[in-house]
Amino acid sequence: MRGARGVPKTPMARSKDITKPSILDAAQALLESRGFNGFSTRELADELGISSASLHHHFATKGDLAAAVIARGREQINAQLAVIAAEVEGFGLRVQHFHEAMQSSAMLLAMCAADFPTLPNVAQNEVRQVFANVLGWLGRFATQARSDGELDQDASVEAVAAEVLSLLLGKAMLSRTETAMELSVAKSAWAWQR
Amino acid sequence: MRGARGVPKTPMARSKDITKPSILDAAQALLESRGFNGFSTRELADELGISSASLHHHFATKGDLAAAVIARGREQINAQLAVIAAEVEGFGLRVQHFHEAMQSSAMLLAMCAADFPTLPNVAQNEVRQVFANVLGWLGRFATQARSDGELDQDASVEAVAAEVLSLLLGKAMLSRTETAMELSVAKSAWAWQR
DNA sequence: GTCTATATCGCGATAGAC
DNA sequence: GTCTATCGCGATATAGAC
Repeated sequence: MRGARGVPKTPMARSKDITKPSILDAAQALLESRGFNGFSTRELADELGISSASLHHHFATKGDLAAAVIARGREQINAQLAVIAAEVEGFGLRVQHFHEAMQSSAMLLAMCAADFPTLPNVAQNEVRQVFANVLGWLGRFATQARSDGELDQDASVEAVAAEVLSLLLGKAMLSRTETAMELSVAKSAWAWQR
Repeated sequence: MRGARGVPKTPMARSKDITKPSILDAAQALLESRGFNGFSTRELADELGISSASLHHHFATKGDLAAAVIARGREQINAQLAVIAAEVEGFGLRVQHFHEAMQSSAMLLAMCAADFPTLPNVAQNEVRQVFANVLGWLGRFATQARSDGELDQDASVEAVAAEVLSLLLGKAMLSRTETAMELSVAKSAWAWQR
Protein backbone atom coordinates (compact mmCIF):
# COMPACT_ATOMS: atom_id res chain seq x y z
CA MET A 1 0.00 0.00 0.00
CA ARG A 2 1.35 3.38 -0.99
CA GLY A 3 0.62 7.02 -0.28
CA ALA A 4 -0.51 9.61 -2.80
CA ARG A 5 2.99 10.43 -3.99
CA GLY A 6 4.26 6.88 -4.08
CA VAL A 7 5.71 7.02 -0.62
CA PRO A 8 5.65 3.72 1.26
CA LYS A 9 3.37 3.95 4.26
CA THR A 10 4.67 1.50 6.76
CA PRO A 11 8.42 2.20 7.01
CA MET A 12 9.59 4.50 9.76
CA ALA A 13 7.96 7.83 9.08
CA ARG A 14 10.41 10.55 8.14
CA SER A 15 10.33 13.67 10.27
CA LYS A 16 7.30 15.49 8.81
CA ASP A 17 4.85 12.61 8.40
CA ILE A 18 1.64 12.73 10.38
CA THR A 19 0.61 9.19 11.19
CA LYS A 20 -2.22 8.03 13.40
CA PRO A 21 0.22 6.76 16.02
CA SER A 22 1.95 10.12 16.12
CA ILE A 23 -1.40 11.82 16.67
CA LEU A 24 -2.27 9.36 19.40
CA ASP A 25 1.07 9.97 21.08
CA ALA A 26 0.51 13.71 21.26
CA ALA A 27 -3.12 13.29 22.25
CA GLN A 28 -2.20 10.92 25.04
CA ALA A 29 0.38 13.35 26.37
CA LEU A 30 -2.24 16.09 26.56
CA LEU A 31 -4.84 13.76 28.01
CA GLU A 32 -2.43 12.72 30.73
CA SER A 33 -1.22 16.18 31.57
CA ARG A 34 -4.43 18.22 31.35
CA GLY A 35 -7.32 15.82 31.22
CA PHE A 36 -9.97 15.49 28.52
CA ASN A 37 -11.59 18.83 29.31
CA GLY A 38 -8.29 20.59 29.87
CA PHE A 39 -6.98 20.74 26.32
CA SER A 40 -8.41 21.66 22.94
CA THR A 41 -8.20 19.92 19.62
CA ARG A 42 -6.67 23.11 18.22
CA GLU A 43 -3.89 22.89 20.75
CA LEU A 44 -3.21 19.33 19.74
CA ALA A 45 -3.23 20.25 16.07
CA ASP A 46 -0.78 23.07 16.66
CA GLU A 47 1.54 20.75 18.49
CA LEU A 48 1.47 18.36 15.55
CA GLY A 49 2.04 21.20 13.11
CA ILE A 50 -1.24 20.71 11.26
CA SER A 51 -4.52 22.59 11.16
CA SER A 52 -7.44 21.61 13.31
CA ALA A 53 -9.32 20.74 10.14
CA SER A 54 -6.62 18.23 9.23
CA LEU A 55 -6.82 16.72 12.65
CA HIS A 56 -10.57 16.28 12.26
CA HIS A 57 -9.90 14.42 9.05
CA HIS A 58 -8.08 11.72 11.03
CA PHE A 59 -10.44 11.68 13.99
CA ALA A 60 -13.92 13.06 13.41
CA THR A 61 -14.58 14.04 17.01
CA LYS A 62 -12.60 14.66 20.15
CA GLY A 63 -14.38 11.71 21.69
CA ASP A 64 -13.23 9.40 18.92
CA LEU A 65 -9.70 10.59 19.49
CA ALA A 66 -9.84 9.88 23.21
CA ALA A 67 -11.41 6.50 22.55
CA ALA A 68 -8.58 5.62 20.18
CA VAL A 69 -5.94 6.64 22.71
CA ILE A 70 -7.56 4.52 25.38
CA ALA A 71 -8.09 1.56 23.08
CA ARG A 72 -4.43 1.59 22.15
CA GLY A 73 -3.46 1.85 25.80
CA ARG A 74 -5.70 -1.06 26.64
CA GLU A 75 -4.05 -3.26 24.06
CA GLN A 76 -0.62 -2.42 25.34
CA ILE A 77 -1.71 -3.09 28.90
CA ASN A 78 -3.29 -6.40 28.00
CA ALA A 79 -0.12 -7.47 26.24
CA GLN A 80 1.96 -6.56 29.29
CA LEU A 81 -0.38 -8.40 31.62
CA ALA A 82 -0.22 -11.48 29.43
CA VAL A 83 3.54 -11.48 29.64
CA ILE A 84 3.52 -11.18 33.42
CA ALA A 85 0.91 -13.91 33.69
CA ALA A 86 3.05 -16.21 31.60
CA GLU A 87 6.48 -15.44 32.97
CA VAL A 88 6.05 -14.55 36.63
CA GLU A 89 5.06 -16.89 39.44
CA GLY A 90 3.34 -16.01 42.69
CA PHE A 91 0.91 -13.24 43.49
CA GLY A 92 3.35 -11.01 45.35
CA LEU A 93 5.81 -11.06 42.49
CA ARG A 94 3.10 -10.60 39.91
CA VAL A 95 1.81 -7.56 41.76
CA GLN A 96 5.31 -6.17 41.91
CA HIS A 97 5.80 -6.65 38.18
CA PHE A 98 2.34 -5.27 37.57
CA HIS A 99 3.24 -2.14 39.43
CA GLU A 100 6.42 -1.66 37.45
CA ALA A 101 4.90 -2.43 34.07
CA MET A 102 1.93 -0.12 34.68
CA GLN A 103 4.11 2.89 35.45
CA SER A 104 3.80 3.91 31.82
CA SER A 105 0.02 3.58 31.81
CA ALA A 106 -0.91 4.66 35.32
CA MET A 107 -1.41 8.32 34.52
CA LEU A 108 -3.64 7.60 31.54
CA LEU A 109 -5.75 5.22 33.60
CA ALA A 110 -6.01 7.64 36.49
CA MET A 111 -6.98 10.59 34.31
CA CYS A 112 -9.53 8.50 32.47
CA ALA A 113 -11.07 7.61 35.80
CA ALA A 114 -11.11 11.26 36.85
CA ASP A 115 -12.63 12.41 33.58
CA PHE A 116 -14.94 9.45 33.22
CA PRO A 117 -18.28 11.14 33.95
CA THR A 118 -17.59 13.85 31.38
CA LEU A 119 -16.24 11.62 28.61
CA PRO A 120 -18.27 10.98 25.44
CA ASN A 121 -19.83 7.53 25.35
CA VAL A 122 -17.37 5.98 22.91
CA ALA A 123 -14.54 6.87 25.24
CA GLN A 124 -16.38 5.75 28.36
CA ASN A 125 -16.85 2.34 26.85
CA GLU A 126 -13.13 1.98 26.24
CA VAL A 127 -12.38 3.07 29.79
CA ARG A 128 -14.79 0.54 31.22
CA GLN A 129 -13.07 -2.15 29.21
CA VAL A 130 -9.54 -1.36 30.41
CA PHE A 131 -10.57 -1.25 34.02
CA ALA A 132 -12.52 -4.47 33.70
CA ASN A 133 -9.50 -6.11 32.08
CA VAL A 134 -7.09 -4.98 34.74
CA LEU A 135 -9.36 -5.74 37.69
CA GLY A 136 -10.20 -9.08 36.15
CA TRP A 137 -6.54 -9.94 35.74
CA LEU A 138 -5.74 -8.99 39.31
CA GLY A 139 -8.81 -10.77 40.62
CA ARG A 140 -7.96 -13.95 38.78
CA PHE A 141 -4.53 -14.21 40.33
CA ALA A 142 -5.76 -13.09 43.72
CA THR A 143 -8.22 -15.94 43.65
CA GLN A 144 -5.46 -18.32 42.73
CA ALA A 145 -3.28 -16.91 45.49
CA ARG A 146 -6.05 -17.50 47.98
CA SER A 147 -6.33 -21.10 46.89
CA ASP A 148 -2.58 -21.50 47.24
CA GLY A 149 -2.63 -20.00 50.72
CA GLU A 150 -0.61 -16.99 49.65
CA LEU A 151 -3.61 -14.87 50.61
CA ASP A 152 -5.78 -15.34 53.69
CA GLN A 153 -8.77 -17.58 53.15
CA ASP A 154 -11.14 -14.85 54.23
CA ALA A 155 -9.63 -12.15 52.03
CA SER A 156 -11.89 -10.56 49.45
CA VAL A 157 -10.27 -10.94 46.04
CA GLU A 158 -12.24 -8.00 44.71
CA ALA A 159 -11.01 -5.81 47.53
CA VAL A 160 -7.42 -6.92 47.03
CA ALA A 161 -7.60 -6.29 43.30
CA ALA A 162 -9.20 -2.90 43.85
CA GLU A 163 -6.54 -1.97 46.38
CA VAL A 164 -3.65 -2.91 44.14
CA LEU A 165 -5.09 -0.86 41.30
CA SER A 166 -6.13 1.99 43.60
CA LEU A 167 -2.64 2.34 44.94
CA LEU A 168 -1.33 2.64 41.40
CA LEU A 169 -3.91 5.25 40.44
CA GLY A 170 -3.51 7.14 43.69
CA LYS A 171 0.24 7.44 43.33
CA ALA A 172 -0.22 8.85 39.86
CA MET A 173 -2.70 11.40 41.21
CA LEU A 174 -0.54 12.36 44.14
CA SER A 175 2.42 12.91 41.85
CA ARG A 176 0.46 15.68 40.11
CA THR A 177 0.25 17.92 43.13
CA GLU A 178 3.92 18.78 43.29
CA THR A 179 3.85 17.99 46.97
CA ALA A 180 7.39 17.03 47.84
CA MET A 181 7.52 13.50 49.15
CA GLU A 182 9.46 10.46 48.13
CA LEU A 183 7.22 8.21 46.12
CA SER A 184 9.66 5.35 45.93
CA VAL A 185 8.16 1.96 46.51
CA ALA A 186 7.99 1.20 50.20
CA LYS A 187 9.40 -2.06 51.36
CA SER A 188 6.95 -1.89 54.20
CA ALA A 189 3.72 -2.16 52.41
CA TRP A 190 1.85 -5.29 51.70
CA ALA A 191 0.87 -8.12 53.92
CA TRP A 192 1.21 -10.74 51.22
CA GLN A 193 4.74 -9.67 50.44
CA ARG A 194 6.05 -10.43 53.88
CA MET B 1 -24.42 43.17 60.91
CA ARG B 2 -27.60 43.25 58.86
CA GLY B 3 -28.66 42.77 55.28
CA ALA B 4 -30.24 45.42 53.07
CA ARG B 5 -33.76 44.81 54.30
CA GLY B 6 -32.93 44.45 57.95
CA VAL B 7 -32.64 40.69 57.81
CA PRO B 8 -30.10 39.22 60.23
CA LYS B 9 -27.25 37.65 58.33
CA THR B 10 -25.87 34.94 60.52
CA PRO B 11 -28.90 32.95 61.71
CA MET B 12 -29.88 29.84 59.82
CA ALA B 13 -30.72 30.96 56.31
CA ARG B 14 -34.34 30.42 55.33
CA SER B 15 -35.02 28.34 52.23
CA LYS B 16 -34.36 30.87 49.47
CA ASP B 17 -31.25 32.58 50.85
CA ILE B 18 -28.07 32.34 48.88
CA THR B 19 -25.20 32.20 51.32
CA LYS B 20 -21.53 31.65 50.60
CA PRO B 21 -21.63 28.21 52.21
CA SER B 22 -24.55 27.20 50.02
CA ILE B 23 -22.60 28.31 46.95
CA LEU B 24 -19.56 26.40 48.12
CA ASP B 25 -21.64 23.30 48.67
CA ALA B 26 -22.99 23.34 45.13
CA ALA B 27 -19.61 24.24 43.69
CA GLN B 28 -17.93 21.40 45.55
CA ALA B 29 -20.50 18.93 44.27
CA LEU B 30 -19.78 19.97 40.68
CA LEU B 31 -16.03 20.01 41.25
CA GLU B 32 -16.16 16.49 42.61
CA SER B 33 -18.41 15.08 39.94
CA ARG B 34 -17.08 16.78 36.81
CA GLY B 35 -13.77 18.36 37.67
CA PHE B 36 -12.77 22.00 37.40
CA ASN B 37 -12.85 22.03 33.60
CA GLY B 38 -15.96 19.91 33.38
CA PHE B 39 -18.55 22.38 34.62
CA SER B 40 -19.40 25.99 33.91
CA THR B 41 -20.15 28.85 36.26
CA ARG B 42 -23.50 29.27 34.48
CA GLU B 43 -24.39 25.70 35.31
CA LEU B 44 -23.57 26.34 38.94
CA ALA B 45 -25.59 29.57 38.93
CA ASP B 46 -28.58 27.77 37.41
CA GLU B 47 -28.40 25.11 40.06
CA LEU B 48 -28.45 27.79 42.74
CA GLY B 49 -31.32 29.58 41.05
CA ILE B 50 -29.40 32.79 40.45
CA SER B 51 -27.88 34.43 37.39
CA SER B 52 -24.25 33.96 36.51
CA ALA B 53 -23.78 37.67 37.14
CA SER B 54 -25.01 37.22 40.71
CA LEU B 55 -22.63 34.35 41.19
CA HIS B 56 -19.74 36.50 40.03
CA HIS B 57 -20.74 39.03 42.63
CA HIS B 58 -19.93 36.49 45.35
CA PHE B 59 -16.83 35.04 43.71
CA ALA B 60 -15.14 37.19 41.12
CA THR B 61 -13.58 34.34 39.16
CA LYS B 62 -14.01 30.62 38.80
CA GLY B 63 -10.56 30.21 40.26
CA ASP B 64 -11.49 32.12 43.38
CA LEU B 65 -14.50 29.90 43.77
CA ALA B 66 -12.43 26.73 43.51
CA ALA B 67 -9.88 28.15 45.91
CA ALA B 68 -12.62 28.87 48.45
CA VAL B 69 -14.01 25.35 48.14
CA ILE B 70 -10.60 23.85 48.70
CA ALA B 71 -9.74 26.18 51.57
CA ARG B 72 -12.93 25.22 53.32
CA GLY B 73 -12.21 21.55 52.73
CA ARG B 74 -8.72 21.97 54.11
CA GLU B 75 -10.02 23.48 57.32
CA GLN B 76 -12.49 20.68 57.79
CA ILE B 77 -9.79 18.12 57.13
CA ASN B 78 -7.36 19.74 59.52
CA ALA B 79 -10.01 19.75 62.22
CA GLN B 80 -10.71 16.08 61.67
CA LEU B 81 -7.03 15.20 61.73
CA ALA B 82 -6.59 17.12 64.97
CA VAL B 83 -9.36 15.09 66.58
CA ILE B 84 -7.84 11.82 65.47
CA ALA B 85 -4.42 12.90 66.66
CA ALA B 86 -5.84 13.75 70.06
CA GLU B 87 -8.21 10.85 70.58
CA VAL B 88 -6.72 7.87 68.80
CA GLU B 89 -3.61 5.94 69.81
CA GLY B 90 -1.34 3.92 67.58
CA PHE B 91 -0.49 4.32 63.93
CA GLY B 92 -2.61 1.47 62.65
CA LEU B 93 -5.70 2.77 64.39
CA ARG B 94 -4.99 6.33 63.35
CA VAL B 95 -4.69 5.27 59.73
CA GLN B 96 -7.94 3.41 60.02
CA HIS B 97 -9.72 6.43 61.46
CA PHE B 98 -8.02 8.62 58.87
CA HIS B 99 -9.45 6.48 56.13
CA GLU B 100 -12.93 6.66 57.55
CA ALA B 101 -12.89 10.37 58.28
CA MET B 102 -11.48 11.21 54.84
CA GLN B 103 -14.26 9.42 53.00
CA SER B 104 -16.12 12.73 52.78
CA SER B 105 -13.08 14.57 51.41
CA ALA B 106 -11.38 11.92 49.30
CA MET B 107 -13.14 12.78 46.07
CA LEU B 108 -12.39 16.49 46.38
CA LEU B 109 -8.74 15.76 47.07
CA ALA B 110 -8.48 13.31 44.21
CA MET B 111 -10.13 15.62 41.70
CA CYS B 112 -7.97 18.52 42.82
CA ALA B 113 -4.93 16.37 42.19
CA ALA B 114 -6.23 15.39 38.76
CA ASP B 115 -7.05 18.97 37.80
CA PHE B 116 -4.02 20.46 39.46
CA PRO B 117 -2.01 21.42 36.35
CA THR B 118 -4.96 23.27 34.87
CA LEU B 119 -6.09 25.08 38.02
CA PRO B 120 -5.62 28.85 38.39
CA ASN B 121 -2.80 29.76 40.73
CA VAL B 122 -4.96 30.71 43.70
CA ALA B 123 -6.53 27.30 43.66
CA GLN B 124 -3.23 25.50 43.12
CA ASN B 125 -1.86 27.12 46.24
CA GLU B 126 -4.76 25.84 48.29
CA VAL B 127 -4.32 22.37 46.89
CA ARG B 128 -0.64 22.35 47.73
CA GLN B 129 -1.51 23.33 51.28
CA VAL B 130 -4.05 20.55 51.86
CA PHE B 131 -1.76 17.89 50.52
CA ALA B 132 1.15 19.19 52.55
CA ASN B 133 -1.04 19.18 55.67
CA VAL B 134 -2.26 15.65 55.14
CA LEU B 135 1.11 14.21 54.17
CA GLY B 136 2.72 16.03 57.06
CA TRP B 137 0.17 14.64 59.49
CA LEU B 138 0.65 11.11 58.22
CA GLY B 139 4.42 11.49 58.15
CA ARG B 140 4.52 12.76 61.71
CA PHE B 141 2.72 9.75 63.09
CA ALA B 142 4.57 7.37 60.83
CA THR B 143 7.81 8.68 62.27
CA GLN B 144 6.47 8.21 65.74
CA ALA B 145 5.34 4.72 64.87
CA ARG B 146 8.80 3.90 63.62
CA SER B 147 10.29 5.08 66.88
CA ASP B 148 7.81 2.96 68.79
CA GLY B 149 8.64 -0.08 66.71
CA GLU B 150 5.16 -0.21 65.18
CA LEU B 151 6.82 0.35 61.81
CA ASP B 152 10.04 -1.27 60.59
CA GLN B 153 13.16 0.72 61.37
CA ASP B 154 14.11 0.85 57.71
CA ALA B 155 10.68 1.98 56.52
CA SER B 156 10.48 5.29 54.70
CA VAL B 157 7.96 7.48 56.47
CA GLU B 158 7.44 9.54 53.35
CA ALA B 159 6.67 6.44 51.36
CA VAL B 160 4.30 5.13 54.00
CA ALA B 161 2.49 8.46 54.20
CA ALA B 162 2.29 8.68 50.42
CA GLU B 163 0.92 5.16 50.20
CA VAL B 164 -1.79 5.73 52.77
CA LEU B 165 -2.94 8.86 50.98
CA SER B 166 -2.53 7.31 47.53
CA LEU B 167 -4.76 4.42 48.46
CA LEU B 168 -7.44 6.87 49.54
CA LEU B 169 -7.17 8.90 46.35
CA GLY B 170 -6.99 5.83 44.16
CA LYS B 171 -10.12 4.31 45.61
CA ALA B 172 -11.98 7.54 44.95
CA MET B 173 -10.75 7.50 41.34
CA LEU B 174 -11.58 3.86 40.78
CA SER B 175 -15.09 4.42 42.09
CA ARG B 176 -15.69 6.83 39.22
CA THR B 177 -15.32 4.22 36.49
CA GLU B 178 -18.45 2.27 37.34
CA THR B 179 -16.41 -0.87 37.17
CA ALA B 180 -18.24 -3.34 39.36
CA MET B 181 -16.01 -4.51 42.16
CA GLU B 182 -16.42 -4.49 45.90
CA LEU B 183 -14.53 -1.57 47.34
CA SER B 184 -15.05 -2.50 50.95
CA VAL B 185 -12.03 -2.19 53.15
CA ALA B 186 -9.89 -5.27 52.92
CA LYS B 187 -8.87 -6.92 56.11
CA SER B 188 -5.85 -8.19 54.28
CA ALA B 189 -4.02 -5.04 53.51
CA TRP B 190 -1.44 -3.43 55.65
CA ALA B 191 1.68 -4.83 57.21
CA TRP B 192 1.50 -2.59 60.25
CA GLN B 193 -2.05 -3.64 61.01
CA ARG B 194 -1.19 -7.27 61.49
C1' DG C 1 -27.44 41.52 45.79
C1' DT C 2 -29.95 40.59 41.97
C1' DC C 3 -31.08 41.15 37.28
C1' DT C 4 -30.74 41.66 31.70
C1' DA C 5 -27.72 42.36 28.30
C1' DT C 6 -23.49 42.05 26.26
C1' DA C 7 -18.49 41.82 25.45
C1' DT C 8 -14.90 38.83 24.21
C1' DC C 9 -13.00 34.88 23.59
C1' DG C 10 -12.06 29.96 22.52
C1' DC C 11 -14.22 25.80 21.66
C1' DG C 12 -15.54 21.60 18.44
C1' DA C 13 -16.73 20.92 14.03
C1' DT C 14 -17.71 21.87 8.90
C1' DA C 15 -17.34 23.75 3.96
C1' DG C 16 -15.01 23.57 0.11
C1' DA C 17 -10.78 24.77 -2.59
C1' DC C 18 -6.35 22.74 -3.78
C1' DG D 1 -4.65 14.98 3.34
C1' DT D 2 -3.90 19.51 3.83
C1' DC D 3 -5.32 24.14 3.93
C1' DT D 4 -8.18 28.87 4.94
C1' DA D 5 -12.26 30.49 6.44
C1' DT D 6 -16.13 30.28 9.07
C1' DC D 7 -20.22 28.59 11.55
C1' DG D 8 -22.64 28.10 15.84
C1' DC D 9 -22.21 27.77 20.35
C1' DG D 10 -20.97 28.13 25.14
C1' DA D 11 -17.46 29.72 28.08
C1' DT D 12 -15.88 33.46 31.68
C1' DA D 13 -16.52 37.77 32.83
C1' DT D 14 -18.33 42.75 32.86
C1' DA D 15 -21.64 46.93 32.47
C1' DG D 16 -25.01 49.17 34.41
C1' DA D 17 -30.01 49.44 35.74
C1' DC D 18 -33.01 48.36 39.70
